This record gives sequence, structure tokens and C-alpha cells, in this order.
Amino acid sequence: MKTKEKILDCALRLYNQDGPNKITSRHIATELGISPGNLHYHFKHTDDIIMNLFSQLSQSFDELILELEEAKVDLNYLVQFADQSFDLVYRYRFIFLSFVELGRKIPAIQKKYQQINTRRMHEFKLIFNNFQKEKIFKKNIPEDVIEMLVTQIFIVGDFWPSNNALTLQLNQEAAKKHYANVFLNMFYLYLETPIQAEYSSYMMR
Amino acid sequence: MKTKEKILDCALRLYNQDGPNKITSRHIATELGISPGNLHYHFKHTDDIIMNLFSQLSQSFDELILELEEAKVDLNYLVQFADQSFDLVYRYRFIFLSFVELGRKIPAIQKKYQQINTRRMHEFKLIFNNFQKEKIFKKNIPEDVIEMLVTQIFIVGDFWPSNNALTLQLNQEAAKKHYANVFLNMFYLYLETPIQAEYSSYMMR
DNA sequence: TTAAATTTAGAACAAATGTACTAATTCTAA
DNA sequence: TTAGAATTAGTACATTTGTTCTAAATTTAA
Repeated sequence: MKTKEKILDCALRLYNQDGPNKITSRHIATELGISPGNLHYHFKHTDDIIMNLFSQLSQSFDELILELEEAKVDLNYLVQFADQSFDLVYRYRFIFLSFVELGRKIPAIQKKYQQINTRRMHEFKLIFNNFQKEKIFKKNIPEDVIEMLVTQIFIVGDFWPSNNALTLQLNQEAAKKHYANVFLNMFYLYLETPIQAEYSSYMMR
Repeated sequence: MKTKEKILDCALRLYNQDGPNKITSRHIATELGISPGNLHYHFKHTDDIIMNLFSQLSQSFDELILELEEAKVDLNYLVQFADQSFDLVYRYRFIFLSFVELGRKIPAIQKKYQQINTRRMHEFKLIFNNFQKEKIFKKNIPEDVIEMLVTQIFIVGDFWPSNNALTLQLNQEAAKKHYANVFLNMFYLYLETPIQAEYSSYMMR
């Protein structure tokens, strides 16, 4: 593996472990057994490492949403999307655990997040409208209640690692399972009654 | 006002403005026009200031929950509780915007948060069970769906300032209004159909 | 093989930051 | 009024951190 990749991998691991505030370029260099001079040859600024990791994350997210836009989304697909999203969020959890501070320090992060968020919120509104047409969702739900559901979904989807870190501190598998459940249950009551039963089986994985 | 109070007020303002990472004890001292020596006479460690502010917050929260535990909670009361909670969260928003990092740096913060969280989650489960008995909530909702609702509620309740900071960046009044709506709409579908209409009027404030 | 490019180590510098220390000033209570 | 306590200012020090610089080592390509 190239040194540049090694630095990114090591940084991701240390950031996830101790948070980006506690980890300095010297920590990363020491952990890798290279000199600080070498590290800064590959990344002039320490923030470039964080920005680089964020770019990895946002690219993966872009790909996920692109698939979503092009697929025929049914309930099954939605569960699968949630699964993949949760994996991604866990992999780069240090970003979500310090999102606001990173966004402040590195404006490009905040800007890109806004793009992704706008796009996925729009996409989910379409999906839910479609669910209503196809009688997966109940028909008689006010427009703005659905609108708010989308906001709720993404707050939970982005900040479950923070909730986990502050309370239960579940490990990867347990956390994923628990919060994917919390997430998917957000639209349980939106489902048509016959679908609810079918949907429950997804939950029992 | 005593110097100690002035320091706390000023720190709260600056932390809310720029985040606790960017603000040092020197910043606070300069802003107040006092010397760093003076500031550290009142707070030996910079983190003591943060801890002190967090104690203010958690005390207010404790009081809110105590009221909740002792009151006969109906829908009206719940809306009022949400309102007060949102005011409190906004007032100390810097904490919620950096919750995980602060919890890591100052373990007492994390510990106290866990206490509060356990308590309010327990209380909300009781309230919702009661709502089912009193036919405010629908009867045929699975136990664990209600259980998850409580988790969802507190993730949204604690991290709406983060979502706001990263996306819409609404100011105090607009943010409160918007996210209180998002929050209260989380249990719209849980309400018995006749109650839903009545409940809508609360939303239109 | 060898010259150029790339990579690396290690030292050094500057700025920031928490905090300790000392002396002066102000306040308080007898 | 005055001695002691509390408060304040200002300086200084140690540590951390990002970053730069120089020279050595290694790799690459002709």
C-alpha cells in the first residue's frame, strides 16, 4: 500500500477511535512509524486528511443515492438502502460524531453535506409519494406530515452514532442492528395495515 | 453582576457563536476586558467553565422532568413540555452541537447525560402507555414500536440544532418553530383518528 | 549506470494555549 | 481606620501543534 493510503487508513482508524480533536498529525505519523515531515509531504495541511476522508464518504453516498434514483424502490429495497447507509455511516462515524465542528472548520464539508441532504430529501419525498400511490403507505396522511417524516429520518440517520456514543455504546454489529430497527420503525405506522405484518418480518432479521 | 457570572454568560455566548473548540480562556477574558489571570482565579481550569454551564443545563432539565413526573400529562402538556425543552436546548446549543466531543473530554458530562436520558425515556414510555389506556394513542400499536418511538424522539430532540446548523441555519424563532413541528409530528400517526384533527390545531401556532 | 525525481527523516520555528506566579489593588469587617 | 481577605493585572513558562526546511535515501527512467 502506498504511504498516502496508509495515512488515510490510519487516520480514519484513529479518528474513529479518539475523535479528530484529540488526534494530531504527529499521532498519525507515530502510529505509522513515519516522520512528521513525511506525512506533511503527502498532506500539506492536517485538515486535508479529514477532507480527503470526507470525500471518500460523500462519494460513496452519491453512489448510493444514484442507485436509489434509478431503481424501482419497494419496501425491500428501502430496507437494503438503510442497511448500506448504516454501514457507511459507521465506517466514517468520526465525521458524524463531530459533524458540526468539522463543518465549521472545513466549509467544503458543510457545503457538500447540504448538497447530499437536499438530494436525498427530495428523493425520499418522491419515494414516499410513490408509496402512497402504490398503497404501500396509507393514503390519508397529510402532505406535511410526510414532509416532516423525511426530516426526522435524516436526523436519526445521521445522528444515531452520536446517540450510541453518549448512551448505550453498542459495538458495530449491535449498534447497526439496533439503530437500523429504530430507523425502519419510523415509518411502520405509515404502512397500510396489511403491509405492516409483512414488514415486521424484515425487522426480525 | 459578579465576575464569575459574567464569565459564564460570556462563555455561553461565545461558545454558542463559535463552538467550544475555537474559544479559549483568553478569548473570554479579552471579550470581558479582564486578565487571563483573573479568569483563572475564578475557574482554575478552562473545562470548569464548560462543566459549570452543563450543570446549569442539566439542572434545568432535571426540573423539567420532575414536573413531568408529577403532572397529569395530556396532549396539551406534552406540547408545552416540548416547547420548554426546545428553549433550553437552544439556549445551551453549543453543548448539543459538540455533545460527543464534550462527553469524551469531560466524562462527568457523559455520565450525567446518561442519567437524564434514562430518566426521560422511562418517563415517556409511561406517558405513552397511559396515552394508549386513555385512548389518546391508538390501541393496536406493538409495544416495541412505542419503545423505538421514544428513542427516535430523543435523537431528534437532542440533535435538531446540529441538523439546523448543517442545513437550514434558521435563527432562534424559526428554528424552534420548525423543529418543534418536526418533533411533535413524530407521534401524529400514533394518535387516535379523532384526536389527530384536534392535534393539528396545536401545530398551527 | 546514472541523473533526475520522489520520498523520507529529523530538526527547527512560530503560534497558540493552559495555567502558575507575583505584585498590586480593592473590598470587607472588626 | 486598618489589617486581612479577595480580586485583579500582567507576565512568564511549558507544552502542544502545524508546518517548514534541509539533507539524506530511495526509486525511476533513460
